[in-house]
Amino acid sequence: MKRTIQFAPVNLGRAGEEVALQIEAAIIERQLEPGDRLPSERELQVHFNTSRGVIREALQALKQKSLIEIKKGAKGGAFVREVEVATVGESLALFIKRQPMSPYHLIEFRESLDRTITPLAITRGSAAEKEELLSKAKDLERLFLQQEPDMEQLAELDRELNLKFAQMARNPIFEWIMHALQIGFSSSDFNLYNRADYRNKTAENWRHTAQAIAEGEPLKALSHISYHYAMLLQLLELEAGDGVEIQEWTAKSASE
Amino acid sequence: MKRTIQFAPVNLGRAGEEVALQIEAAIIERQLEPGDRLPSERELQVHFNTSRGVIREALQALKQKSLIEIKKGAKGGAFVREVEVATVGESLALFIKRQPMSPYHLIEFRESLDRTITPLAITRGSAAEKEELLSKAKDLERLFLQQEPDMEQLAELDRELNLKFAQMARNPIFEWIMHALQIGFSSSDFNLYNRADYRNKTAENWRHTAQAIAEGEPLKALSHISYHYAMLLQLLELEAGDGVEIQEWTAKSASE
DNA sequence: TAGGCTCCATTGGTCGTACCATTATGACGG
DNA sequence: CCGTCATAATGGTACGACCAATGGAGCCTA
Repeated sequence: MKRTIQFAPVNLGRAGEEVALQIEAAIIERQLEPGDRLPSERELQVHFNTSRGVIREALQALKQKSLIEIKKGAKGGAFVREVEVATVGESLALFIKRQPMSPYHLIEFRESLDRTITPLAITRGSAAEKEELLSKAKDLERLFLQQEPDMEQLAELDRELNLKFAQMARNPIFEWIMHALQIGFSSSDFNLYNRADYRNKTAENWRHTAQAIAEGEPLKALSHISYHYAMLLQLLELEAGDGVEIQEWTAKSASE
Repeated sequence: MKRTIQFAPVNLGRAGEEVALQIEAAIIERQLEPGDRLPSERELQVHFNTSRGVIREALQALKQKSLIEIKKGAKGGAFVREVEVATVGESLALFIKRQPMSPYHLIEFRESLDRTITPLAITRGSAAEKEELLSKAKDLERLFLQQEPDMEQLAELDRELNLKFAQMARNPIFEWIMHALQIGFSSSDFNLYNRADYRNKTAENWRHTAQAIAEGEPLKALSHISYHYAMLLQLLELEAGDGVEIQEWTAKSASE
């Protein structure tokens, strides 16, 4: 005959999952607050009446979710992490990395995001923030104009600029998406910044956009954004085709 | 011939991370394709010259990221998963669960997303898709009008409707975001569908929107979308305040 | 006393082994 | 031909041991 019916098989598959879920629940329900330290693995092992391996797997899973942070040594252990927008964006990045996504898709989405954020940033961003945005844009331009720009520092500044922009919309979702896109973009392989002409135009355009935002001119800002992404698209077409120079975009450029 | 993948032994700290990274890289670079089976834990243990616990932690991490799937028993093991939009949305859900996010933020983002997708869907969606969208909207309306709507089936239909809508934009990023939002919404607690008046108006509005999309009338569609979210916002205000009925929105409603 | 040094307890990280639970497969027998 | 059972492969769990890093207590020296 078949097996006898098992009542309440508490082994819901894997014990590690169960442990992880319990701790995760405790964190989400604020029974454990950011900064709190969980018991050591050896204590948890006794508490959950299980082996240390199971505890370790559970903790690693939580660490993967950026829910905890693990330190070695005396007074080490698992500490509940602060919620940060920066720590939650990996899944999109992974998605972009695995799915051979066309740069056009990325650019299209990025532009739509920028266009959505712009009016919000103008309406909700403080004067100080607008000033900071403009200041960063000028920094970026200055950095771009150098003979040998530090690509590392440059990417960082570009990242900050975009993130600041998203923050000004006063909606954490935009911030989250923007961060995830940053990762996606940088992990993507088209390093257009290597082209000096693109660099210069981008920096100049950023300044114009920040200026328009500071002045509270949404249409101007949107115009610059359109210009930027149109240029980006054209550049991609060129890379796919021959190596012709950038066309005379300045003629069609948004009025300053 | 059989593909052989060379994994380098690991000497650095965090051996588990290292192993996970190597396998992840192999997956992303398509050296391992969906459906492929990784060597058993005991084999990997030898290949990486490490202990089985380390291998297990690495595999659990990859499983967490939905990169692999693990089966027990003979011919079990770790299998590379298919990339699905559906499997990547957990981080947003977690984000929303931890950060007590205002429904307003969700709604605002959701509306901006809808408004962005609309013209794309009209331009790129096939006639068949538009027909399907309208058909689903009518199904939804029919379901809503029943005395005792099956909330389960209803939520599912609403989900399909939104997802179809996002698909018509022909950009996987929109699809992904939409899916993530679905999770976020459903994990959020405001079950507005319990209000019969809201249900009816929502269903009617969906039909109007789908109709406008099918007719290729972006402005009409956007108008209906505006109406929908304005109503949603008003409902939230009411819930926060007293229990007054919905105002006369129909007067300001978009022309049909 | 101040500054540094050493030792040591704590704790995560790794390793190895043994055993259990589940599952596919093939051998066996009716 | 079909069901049943043994078997091997494989993940899941447990236990025990040791290593490596870390921070602090206590000691030593100038």
